[in-house]
Amino acid sequence: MELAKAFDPKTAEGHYKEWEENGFFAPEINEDASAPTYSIVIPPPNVTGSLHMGHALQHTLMDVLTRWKRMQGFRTLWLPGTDHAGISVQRKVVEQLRKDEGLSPIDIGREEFISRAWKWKEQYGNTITEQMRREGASVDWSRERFTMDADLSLAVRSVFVALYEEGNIYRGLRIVNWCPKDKTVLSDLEVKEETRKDGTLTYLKYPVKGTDRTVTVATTRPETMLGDTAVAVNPTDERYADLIGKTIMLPLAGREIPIVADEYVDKEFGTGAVKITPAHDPNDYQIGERHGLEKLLVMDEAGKMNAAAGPDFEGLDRFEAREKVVARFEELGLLEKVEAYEITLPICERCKTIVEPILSEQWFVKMDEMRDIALDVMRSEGVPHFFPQVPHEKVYTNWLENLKDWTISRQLWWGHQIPAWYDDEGNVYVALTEAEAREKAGGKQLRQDQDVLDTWFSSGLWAFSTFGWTGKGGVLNTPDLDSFLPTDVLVTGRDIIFLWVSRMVMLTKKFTGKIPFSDVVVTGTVLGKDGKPMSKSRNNGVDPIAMFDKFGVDATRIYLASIATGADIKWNDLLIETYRNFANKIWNATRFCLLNSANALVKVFEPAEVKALPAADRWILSRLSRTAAAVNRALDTYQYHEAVSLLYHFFWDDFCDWYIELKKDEINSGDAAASSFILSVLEQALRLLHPFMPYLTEELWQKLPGIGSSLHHPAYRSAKLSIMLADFPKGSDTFIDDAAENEVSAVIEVIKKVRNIRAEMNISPSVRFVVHVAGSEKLRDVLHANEGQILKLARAEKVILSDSLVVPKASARAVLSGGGEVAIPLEGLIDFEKERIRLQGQIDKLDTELERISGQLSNANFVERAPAEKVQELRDRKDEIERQAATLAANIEVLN
RNA sequence: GCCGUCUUAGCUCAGUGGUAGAGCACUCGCUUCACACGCGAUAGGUCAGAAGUUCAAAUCUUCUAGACGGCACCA
Repeated sequence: MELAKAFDPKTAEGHYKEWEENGFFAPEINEDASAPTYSIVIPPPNVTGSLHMGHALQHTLMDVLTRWKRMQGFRTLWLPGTDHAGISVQRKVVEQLRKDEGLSPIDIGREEFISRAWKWKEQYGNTITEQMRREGASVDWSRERFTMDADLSLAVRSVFVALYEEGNIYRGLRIVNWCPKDKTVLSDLEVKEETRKDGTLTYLKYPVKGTDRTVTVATTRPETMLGDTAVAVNPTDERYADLIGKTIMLPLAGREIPIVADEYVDKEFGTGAVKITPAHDPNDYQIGERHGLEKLLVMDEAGKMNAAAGPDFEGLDRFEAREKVVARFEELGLLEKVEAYEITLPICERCKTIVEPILSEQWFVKMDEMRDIALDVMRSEGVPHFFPQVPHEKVYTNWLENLKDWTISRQLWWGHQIPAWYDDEGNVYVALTEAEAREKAGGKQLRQDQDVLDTWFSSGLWAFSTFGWTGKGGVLNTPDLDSFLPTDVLVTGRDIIFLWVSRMVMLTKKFTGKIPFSDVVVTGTVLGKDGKPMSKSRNNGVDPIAMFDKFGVDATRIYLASIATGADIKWNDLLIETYRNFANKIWNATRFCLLNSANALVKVFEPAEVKALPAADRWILSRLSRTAAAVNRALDTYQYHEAVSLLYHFFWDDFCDWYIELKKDEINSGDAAASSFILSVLEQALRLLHPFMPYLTEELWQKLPGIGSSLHHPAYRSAKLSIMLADFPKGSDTFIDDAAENEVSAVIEVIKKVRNIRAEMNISPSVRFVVHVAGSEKLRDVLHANEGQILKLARAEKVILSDSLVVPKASARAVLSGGGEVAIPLEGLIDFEKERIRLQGQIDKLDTELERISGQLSNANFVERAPAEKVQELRDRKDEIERQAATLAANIEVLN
């Protein structure tokens, strides 16, 4: 069989369809009933989304783990699905409605709007799941879930009802983060900050009633003065002591408001007097509560001033109102000054609108018990165990310790409508269904709460609702729940540790008694070339699909795994090229192995047979075994980059650069035994590479002669042939062979020394020369056994072995590390001056090292206190350096 | 303000007490019959700076500078 000259990723990527159709991704493919399970639930991507680099990275890491464990014979499940993404979908549908029909959601009504949203989801919501197929994600599509599936919705209502009934969910009037554009409340975590240097601090003078004095207050939001219901000063502030208890005639509003004393006020900041707007500021709200102040709301849900702001301002946008308030104060002579002020504004994470703190009645989850659950799990079980542990564990626990209640209602239509109903008197009935609620209400006419729940509320149940749990009165246990919860690991980004990870821990533990997962792998952020997070506004994004097209899925995947250290990483196309080249290298190495393989077959290595093989064969098998063991160890601790590096260097350096080259003549001569052996090594290497490069390895593996289900893990013996189901090499000690490794190292060293001389002496590769090697009998035996390889790889004419060198003066020389010398007679080719410089350069290098080592060894403290082993190591090294340097010096003498 | 991370070769990054590493880029050489997405050979770092602990520090401690992240505050 002959392969094309270069690897074509497109062809290989066709394997996905076979895998999916053959059911390889489902845990049921595993026939071993007693096999241990391994499960991962995907962080459900937003249905409105399309694949970005962060997904590609995380999916790669999850797929590597899933494929690795599947090959190890675990009953493996990676469960896929998507998240209904309340605000995002709502916005898309609103926009579509406006553009296509010129209608607003109100025009068509809630029911119709939701039906449009479902249609939107059906039509566009599968973008990302299709892209995941391209990625090669081995997820079990038969278990795909959506956060608004019927049973997942039932789970949401069950949890809501249960938490309400035990008092962990309550409804209350609080200052919340309000987005006037989305017209909904946001949780603290959905609000980001933006620092503006062009902010202002406006100083307003408030007349004190019954005097001709004014009190100056400073504010960044002058329009809120229309809702002021007090001015506060510090009780110990002498400047204002006589004003406490007096009142202010509030300009523009014409209301009379009190001057109160409160410890909260910082005497040093601003003027020391603070305007108090309890309905529009969280701190003012607290002060208002303490002093029994009125809470006057002066804005509506769109951020426009309402009737309470007075006829002059009603209907104005908050920013227009701001200008107008300042202008009026100026007209009245009550504007003291406006100064430039650097201000930090709260911003809606999604739409970047400035968030308005506003008094509003919302639903909250009480966090006391939830926090304790999460902290207990961390303290008693160390769960979740973060990778990397530093700094995530500390940040996570710090955050939990300072947790505030979670606002869960959202003023949207798309999502899980809150299962709470009201009667005409405003009594609330919380139940799973309207029928149950009505029953509780004694048959009264009820109206359901119009709000929906925060999307993260349903995502918080993802680890167990996806396995069929629907709650008390429904399904509390399923075979999947038994088998797959707790899941083994969660792979996710740093940005949703609080938003999602913490809530899954709390809710899963509370409702199932189990932890959702033991390990959490936190990936770094893939940054753009400019070192900033990828974003549309910065236009520094890189589309993973474009990378798949340009370099192939396999190259992109293994590249992403190679950078998965947990640290942020700057994107660089050139580095994927490394792995595109690697893929091609693997392709061509396989191509070579197959070229003359007429009678060869892949086989399993028998220790007894291996013992009788030449050193080179035992060496590559030893290297393979070490690599396999190290790859398993690396993956055990999520050291993906380490695993990639091990595989890359094994394949390229050991297998291609040395093993293939050492065996080339034998293989090319059609030696079936040699061919079988190299194919068998290659076959195992492909298996090791499979989790990282699934398509390429499948494509090549299928072409190897002699592969059969015997290579499958026993749990998959009757399945259709696929490398996906092959046994992942463990790397047993049986084939570790130090003697073979030493022998081959000696051969390699000689070849490298000769090549170095050729290159440094500018001798053309076409020139063949005699190579003399002097050394121990053992060394000579080893070199003799590999004479053909040395001739070929060093491009030598002849190798002459002896116990001491007898060569002409006109020779280039080198020393070997284990004792021994190399010399190449170069009559007419050698430039003595150049050779002297070359040798002297080597001596200089040795001298630098010798100096350092001698210094250490002459330090009595070191010799006394360092471990004897270390001291001996250095002494040996010193002897070796001295021997080499002496030999080189003698070589220079010869030239003179 | 509090907590934390990072600073290593031209670039992008590995490396948690014992001889500084990789890929790419650079330099030199090669149509060597798997691969020029290749082969061979070099060159290139006082590991941000300072002090300390230690026989020994890129690695541990403290400080400084710069970059960044989270949280809090923000009249």
